[in-house]
Amino acid sequence: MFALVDVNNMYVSCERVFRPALNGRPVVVLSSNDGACIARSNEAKDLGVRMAQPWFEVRHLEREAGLIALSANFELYGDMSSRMMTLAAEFAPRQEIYSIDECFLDFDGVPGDLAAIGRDLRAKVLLWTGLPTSVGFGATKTLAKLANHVAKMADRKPGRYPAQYAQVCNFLELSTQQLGDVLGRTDVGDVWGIGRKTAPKLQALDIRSVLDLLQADLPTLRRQFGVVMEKTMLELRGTPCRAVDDAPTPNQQIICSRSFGAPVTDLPTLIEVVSQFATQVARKLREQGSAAGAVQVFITTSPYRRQDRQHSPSATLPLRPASSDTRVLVSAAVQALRGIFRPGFNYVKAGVMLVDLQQEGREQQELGLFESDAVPAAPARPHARLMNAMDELNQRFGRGAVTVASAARRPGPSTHASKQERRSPRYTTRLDEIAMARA
DNA sequence: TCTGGGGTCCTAGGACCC
DNA sequence: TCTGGGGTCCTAGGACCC
Repeated sequence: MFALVDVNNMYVSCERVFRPALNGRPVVVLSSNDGACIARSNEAKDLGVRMAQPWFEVRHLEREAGLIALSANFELYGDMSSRMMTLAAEFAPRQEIYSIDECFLDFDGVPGDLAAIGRDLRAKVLLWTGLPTSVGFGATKTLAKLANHVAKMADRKPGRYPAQYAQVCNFLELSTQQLGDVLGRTDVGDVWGIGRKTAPKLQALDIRSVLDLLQADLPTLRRQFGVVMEKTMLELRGTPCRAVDDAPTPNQQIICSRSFGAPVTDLPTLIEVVSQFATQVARKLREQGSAAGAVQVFITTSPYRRQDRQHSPSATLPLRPASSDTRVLVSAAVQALRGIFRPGFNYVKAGVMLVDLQQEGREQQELGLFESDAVPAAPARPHARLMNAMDELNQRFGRGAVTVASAARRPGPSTHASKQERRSPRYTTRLDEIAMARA
């Protein structure tokens, strides 16, 4: 028995908690560079705004339809997320936080009316955080996901599904006939794991609804689409292939990448940007207690600027031994950048990736033939103390309070910084931006 | 003029080994 | 002139997720 709890239109809903005037209005949240729409209210979806659609394509709706756009405020969303997750966790023995706005709950062995529990959960999260959620129940994670989708669509598009499925939908209490009816009305592309490439291929095979997929020949599809499809089909038939994972493992890679506010052509600016990105990933790396075995850097021109010559190089630099020292990571990243940079190109984006991650302190050591790895290595770690101090200072005085010199902002106006012209205050995490109640 | 960012898993193919 | 077969490991690329 699995549940999927999902915040409706998460980023927009977070903004609405603190600005109720946004309720009922078409609202989108824009990506870091105010470049594309990464969240849409139902009203914005009804206006035809697509996921990841460039802002310039829809900005005319500002005047024509009262569309409101906000810059993403991830600090706010992250904090709201952890409040919601904490509340949801109280309702089941096991929780897997799947993304910033979704968690799976494992209700195995929990007695009682699941749909009623789902409604309680939904009510509590709404009351305590102000965030509206949808809850789906099913015999597998894939079915719970699908039930959640039905709960959301039944709420949003009356008439498409029976009204009693809205907000909380429990597939486990449906008859075979009712479930068949629901799955027959649901597009195969709405299934978790079937994306934009696979859906059209399935349709070409005359598999259009989830019901069609359920009844299709498993070995044939397994041969054509691989093991992922096989698991999806088994899960749709009620055989669990994916468990709720409540002990998340550390990330295997850590990325920081961003497009610039304006094209960059010179090396010094790129060095500054890449140093800043490397500083960010280094901090995240230490947060999860890892060390990186390699640093990867990429810069890229814009494929949309057809008149520009294109250049999208990348380079990977191994680190021996693995490191979590900001200074080591920044200097490796800059060295990699110097190797790939070529003058005369309009670069619009850069990124730094840490890969080959290992647990800090367990770095692979090169041992001589007769050396023993049982020797109590535990080497003194002066760099660890320095990094610790740096992290604490930045925690207390704000990000960037202490940093390596190459990551410091150079004097003068910054042209490459991301645009963020419409960001709301970080109501819950910054004292000087806290929400005010008017007298 | 303006086009997101951060992840995971699987597969195919090459290098290498015996 | 004739030139194996089975296995592992690594990497790049693709598909997917939110």
